[in-house]
Parts: sequence; C-alpha cells; structure tokens
Amino acid sequence: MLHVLLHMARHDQPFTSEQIAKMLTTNPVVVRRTMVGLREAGYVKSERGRGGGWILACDLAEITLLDIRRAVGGWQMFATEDGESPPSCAVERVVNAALDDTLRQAEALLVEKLAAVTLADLLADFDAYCRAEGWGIDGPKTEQAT
Amino acid sequence: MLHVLLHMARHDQPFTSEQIAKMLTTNPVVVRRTMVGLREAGYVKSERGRGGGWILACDLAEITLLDIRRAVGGWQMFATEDGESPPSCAVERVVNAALDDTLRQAEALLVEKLAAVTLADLLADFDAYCRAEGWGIDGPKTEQAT
DNA sequence: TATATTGTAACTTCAATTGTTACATGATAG
DNA sequence: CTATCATGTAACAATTGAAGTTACAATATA
Repeated sequence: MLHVLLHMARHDQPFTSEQIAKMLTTNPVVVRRTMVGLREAGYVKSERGRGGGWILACDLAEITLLDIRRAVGGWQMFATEDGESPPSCAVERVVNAALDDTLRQAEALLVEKLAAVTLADLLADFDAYCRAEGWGIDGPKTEQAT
Repeated sequence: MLHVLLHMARHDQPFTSEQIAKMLTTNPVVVRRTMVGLREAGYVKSERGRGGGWILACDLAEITLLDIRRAVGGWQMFATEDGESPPSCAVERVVNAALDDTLRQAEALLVEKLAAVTLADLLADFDAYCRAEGWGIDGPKTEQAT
C-alpha cells in the first residue's frame, strides 16, 4: 500500500482499483477492501463513475508508517492474550508478566520508529535514488513500474 | 512451554507428554512436536517406556527467553520477504529498504531484551511471588497448578 | 509378556486470509 | 435517457498454516 500511495503522489489522475490491483498482483475487490481503512483515516479519497478512482487526500508529510499500519489493520504486533481470563496457575502469571513487560518495550520502540518516518520522507528517498541513477519513475529504460 | 519448563524445575520425576498436554490444554502429540525443538537444543531430554517422559537437561540459568523462542520455532518476528526476487519497481525497492531498516532495529531491541532474561530469573520471580503470598507451587489452598 | 511411554507419519479440522462472483449505486459522456 | 465505467459491499469459494487426531512402530520396565 505504501507502494501505491507513493505512486499516487506522482500521478495526478485517479488510479482505479483495477490498476492498483495489477500493481500489487491481486484483484480489485481486495484493493477496495484495503483502501477503506485508508479512506476512513482521510489519507485517500475515492470517486465513483467514469474517470473515478483513488486519489491522495492529504499531504504525504502528514502520514507516518505507523498511521498506515493502523489504517490498514493488524497493527497489534504481539498478542499478549489481552482480555483473556487471568490464568489460574501462578507459574503462568509470572511468565505472562515477564513477557508482557519485554514485549511492551519492543513494541514501544517499533511504534516510535514507525512514527518517525513519513511518506514524504520515503518519497524524498525515492527521488534521491532516481537522481543518483538517472531514472524516471518507470525505471531506466525497459523496466516496468508496477 | 516456559510454563512447562518452570514446572519441571520443581519436579524431579519426568513429566509425560500427556501430563504436559493437560497443563497446556492441548494433546500429547502436539506437545511432543513442540518439545523436539527443545530437545535438539539440549534443554530437555526424553525417556521412553515405563516411567519415561520429559526432564530438564540443563541449568535454567543457561536458557534465555530468546533461546526458547528460537528452539520452539517462529522466532522470525518480521517477514521482510527474505529470499524473494528483488522487486522490479524502484518505488518498491525504496519502501522495502526503509522498512527493513526500521524493523531490524526493533527486532534487535527485542532480541536483546529476550536474551537478557533467563528462565532462572523467572523462577526466582516465581519464588518471590510465592513467598509474598504464602503459596506453594499449587496455589494457596484450592487452586490447581496446570 | 503386558504395559506405559516416546517417535512419527498421515490425515482431519479449524480459523484466518485472500480471491471471486454478483449485483447495487453513482457519475459522466454521448 | 441510456450506455458505460467506476466504487461499495455482501455472499461465497479457495487457500493456507496451525492444531488436533489416529494409528502404529520402537523402546523400556515391571
């Protein structure tokens, strides 16, 4: 999806779900399902009918990797059995407490790192990469941008 | 499995796969499958026949949470598409590079944290917990240790 | 020899994800 | 107004990976 958003930043016409599906080698319905999260978060907009499709709805500088992860779902990295009944075994309680503590720290770091990178940063990386290689968005000559 | 190993530390007879399965509310074959990794790493030994079962094969102070994670499998926390064909799209290459970097840092921290906790530490926690509550390994009075 | 145990292969089940089909809704061109 | 192209979404099928199950061989002990 990152992939798609960056392409959208360099494309002033809407992308249809079908075009996006081709980029990701999947199918249009799956694309639409995934994009719902991004739309609800206000990162993209969709237009129906002829000439419709998906366009960016905000500045890439305002979207971080963490935002994308949350919008797309599945951002809970470690299932620490939240909401389950407290274990009756004292050993289990001790083990859970120790693991929770460790995993929370790791998750906190990851969240921090993901929140520190905006899509605008990635786009800047991409531009630098292209300049260094003398490429356009479609690659040097024969390569396909997907 | 942590659960099981700590119980084993306080139990000088072998545990059968069936007993362990009951603790974990699963079944004996699944237990054996999982224990294979621990046995290959040298943390436990198994004995066949009457009176057989599983016993610890090393000092809990020499096993870290990281070791367990590796031995039990699935310690790769983030699938960064390793070993796949390099993406032909330049956007994708840039995105992958940025993500890899971020995820590697998070993984490194997690590894460090997991490697810092030995099972002996957990057992010590458990003992402290028991002393504080006046419990034996089976809980205060009526509770079942599983 | 009978019994209790691990070792392991083969199969089934289950849940989650992904893909597919079908059709309704809406926008625009002619 | 109608044909066409797009999203929106529900319902269903296919795929996948993990977990559970069954069956039986191998081994150790009473």
